Amino acid sequence: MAQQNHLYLVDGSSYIFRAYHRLPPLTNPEGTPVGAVYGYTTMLWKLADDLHKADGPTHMAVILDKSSQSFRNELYDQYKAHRPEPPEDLRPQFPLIRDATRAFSMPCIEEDNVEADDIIASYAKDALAKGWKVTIVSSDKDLMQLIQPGLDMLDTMKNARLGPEAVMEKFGVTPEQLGDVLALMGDAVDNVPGIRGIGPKTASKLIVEHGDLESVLAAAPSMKPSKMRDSLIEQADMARLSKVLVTLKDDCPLPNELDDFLLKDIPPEPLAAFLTKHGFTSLLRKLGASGPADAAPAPSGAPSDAPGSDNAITPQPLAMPAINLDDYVCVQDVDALDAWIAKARAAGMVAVDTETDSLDSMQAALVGVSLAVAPGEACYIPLGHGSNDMFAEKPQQIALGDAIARLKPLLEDDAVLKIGQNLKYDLNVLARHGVHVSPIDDTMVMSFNLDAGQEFGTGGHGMDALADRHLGHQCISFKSLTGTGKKQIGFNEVPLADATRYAAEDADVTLRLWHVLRPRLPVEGATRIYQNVDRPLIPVVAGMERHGIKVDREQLAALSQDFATRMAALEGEIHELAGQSFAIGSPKQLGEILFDKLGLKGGKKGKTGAYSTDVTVLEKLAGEGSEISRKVLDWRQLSKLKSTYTDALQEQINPNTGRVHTSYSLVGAQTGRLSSTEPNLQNIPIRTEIGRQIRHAFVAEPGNVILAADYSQIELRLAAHMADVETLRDAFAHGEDIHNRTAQELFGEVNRDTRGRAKTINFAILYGISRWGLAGRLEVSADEAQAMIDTYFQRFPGINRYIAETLASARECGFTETLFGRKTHFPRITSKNQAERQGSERAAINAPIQGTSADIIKRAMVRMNPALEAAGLGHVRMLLQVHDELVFELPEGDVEAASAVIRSVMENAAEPAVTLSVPLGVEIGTGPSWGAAH
DNA sequence: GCACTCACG
DNA sequence: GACGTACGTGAGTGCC
Repeated sequence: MAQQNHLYLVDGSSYIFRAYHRLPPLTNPEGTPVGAVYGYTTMLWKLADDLHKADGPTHMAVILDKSSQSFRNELYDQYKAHRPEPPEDLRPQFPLIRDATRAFSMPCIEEDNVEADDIIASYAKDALAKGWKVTIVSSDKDLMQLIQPGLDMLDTMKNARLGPEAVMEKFGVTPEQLGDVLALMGDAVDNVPGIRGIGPKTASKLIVEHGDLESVLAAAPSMKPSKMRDSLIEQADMARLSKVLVTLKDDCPLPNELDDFLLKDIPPEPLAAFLTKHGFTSLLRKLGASGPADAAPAPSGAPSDAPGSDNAITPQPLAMPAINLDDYVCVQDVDALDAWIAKARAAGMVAVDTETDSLDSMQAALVGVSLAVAPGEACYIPLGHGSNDMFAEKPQQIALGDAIARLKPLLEDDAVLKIGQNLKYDLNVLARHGVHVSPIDDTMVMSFNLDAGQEFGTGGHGMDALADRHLGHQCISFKSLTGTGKKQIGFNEVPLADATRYAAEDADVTLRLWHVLRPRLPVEGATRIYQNVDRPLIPVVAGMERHGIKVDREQLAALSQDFATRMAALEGEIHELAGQSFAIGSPKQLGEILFDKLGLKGGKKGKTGAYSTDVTVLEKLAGEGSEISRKVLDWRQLSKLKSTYTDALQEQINPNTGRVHTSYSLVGAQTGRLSSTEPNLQNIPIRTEIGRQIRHAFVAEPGNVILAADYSQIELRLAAHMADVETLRDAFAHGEDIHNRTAQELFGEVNRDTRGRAKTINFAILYGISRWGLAGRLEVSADEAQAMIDTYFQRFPGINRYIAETLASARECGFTETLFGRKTHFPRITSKNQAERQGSERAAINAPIQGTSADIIKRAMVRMNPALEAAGLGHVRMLLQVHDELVFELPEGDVEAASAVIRSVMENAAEPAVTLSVPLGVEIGTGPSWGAAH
């Protein structure tokens, strides 16, 4: 039986614009920009992949816009009149789209005086009349009018098929009614007028209510008096004109027969030549392995960029059996264990999870290991179970050493992928038993690379949330086994039957999550950041955590003592001034003392109605001569330093290693930064002299020194590059003080005051400026702040454009991207709530800059140990990361050699994926302590 | 568990 | 006309 013909019509012109905004500015070996061409090429590849598949294309053609002139211009001379010129680095890519299409040996259709949309509509009509199926590859809303039985749309970027329900979801109407909605709302980009004051929501409401455009216009006079009613009456003809403009013309003369579009196997030679010419090496390799028409799905992402490499394994779509806890096996002898290890080797992949008696991977004792070799096929290997009652009988289990000896070759086998959820934890536990797990995949990090910023019902990238979100499965809760509070028991005390169900479920769920998340990476453009940055970072960060940093306990204790004495003295003086005793640490009591009892001026704030007593308020009062406010400020500083640092850090010293081991979260900060907990070593004081003493307690071992390497002004440099601000780029290229230069540009003179203001404004720009916010910081009026912002935009014109483009793209796509392809989602950027929306806008302006900076230092971290080893400096240890700073410990004699390597790795960390137009500066200092190294 | 405050980049 | 104002974090304290 002959297969039904299925015609794919690719809307090439609209795709290239979207690809341009989503992909990094790649250039080919000749220096021509090809980022959008690359995106276009991967899209064609993906489409060609579906040839021979059920419901895949049998016929395919690419339709391009040849000219912007059409019958619509004769009807309405303003049509598409205000289209901005395409960006400079996009224009040379248009002709390359044709080359790319020809490289795939596919037809490329373009006609004078006809728009691509009309050609698409005409071919679609022709094909449907012949009983073919049609898929339009586009996400253009005008084309959605064509959706009907037998015709759907495909959004390759979101990998979504769009049918009538997509129109209903977006516009609330059927595809047949969509033209009427578009006619009412108009289109700013194409300059279709519509009716002023009517947007998508109102337009769709009117059409749903009245059925079609003419009925709406006819009903207008009888509507209740309003601005909208008047507009409908006055501008009825504009709406009718708009209807004609948005209606697709489906009877254009067609240059080809449908049969010309038959899709054959793609000859490799022209394609190879094209890929070579433009340096698309990763696709070229895929082509070498197998042609696109019969290959496995090709991962998208940039041309090859060390470090990192693809997995050998690509998951196939999998029908997964339902989760059944009774299927899990408890492995209690070595023969059974060997059988599971053999299964894992045969599968080439295994999900691994360790069970321990503590959340602290540096102190946790291994209690058991679970493995999953296929969805539904999982086991638990108890290793440390047994009641704390030493006389009670312990369950039968394999001796820990025997199990480790058997598992180690599997866990270190290059040919078997180990999959984990937050694998960094397990890496640390197993490393303490001499096992160095590799290669790895981590479902938590995958989820973060795909969905950072996305708001789901249950937040986060933890396993329970992911299982619920992607598998619709509720995991057994840890607490239901161990209880909570005083009665909580260790996992080693949980009965084996329960422990098996819980632990094996974790491994099973992890493996299932991998089957859901792993295929999304290439489709959603997350492969680059995952494979080149975040995945290789996992073992690096694990190593830093295990190594820890030495802290001088006596020094901290002495500081605590000193702080306590000074606080006691201040406390007495404060109570004296207040005329009574009270808890200085209670903002509520302090506010009442200051404002009610002593009658100082200041306002209520916050929803609780309590007085604000934060540092800005107290500084102001102190400036006005309030002695008690000054003393409270001093007391607060000491209190903070003592409780958060000098006391708490002593308790964090690991009794076995004598060092402090922080835990970094790779998924903690939406922008891609790391975060640090237990203890947080990313907020150790430095800004005040008294706080800086705490840094002096972070010391090197005898004979060693601490080396601190900081990126200098990295975010401003990245802003200068990303917004393409020539003045700022020049200043960085010439090593100028950037705040001085800004002060010169803004105020015409450089002194302490103008430099300070310039610095504030520079940061304000990075954070998404508002005149109110800047006014507050600079203590000027909003109008004056606005004037400074205007001057800034005028002197640094690229900034304005960067902000506008970033926001436009964030609104359209729902996310922002860093130079290295890291996405952060901003679902609230279209919120109706102004404060919420504006908050998202500021965050969206900041995220690409902060995130790119995070990408760069992460790339440096991944390369650091291999580079040091290659230089014979394998004993240099990277200990800490503080966003733009790396801290090392090394023998005194190696400082010079190590500094050169560290500087080079950090300064060149963006290459070769991205070439920055500003140099990255790195400042290095050394000393016996972290404090001394600055 | 939340609000407030404050340490860092 | 009111809203609520710089981005990203984690931890300790008071209080309900």
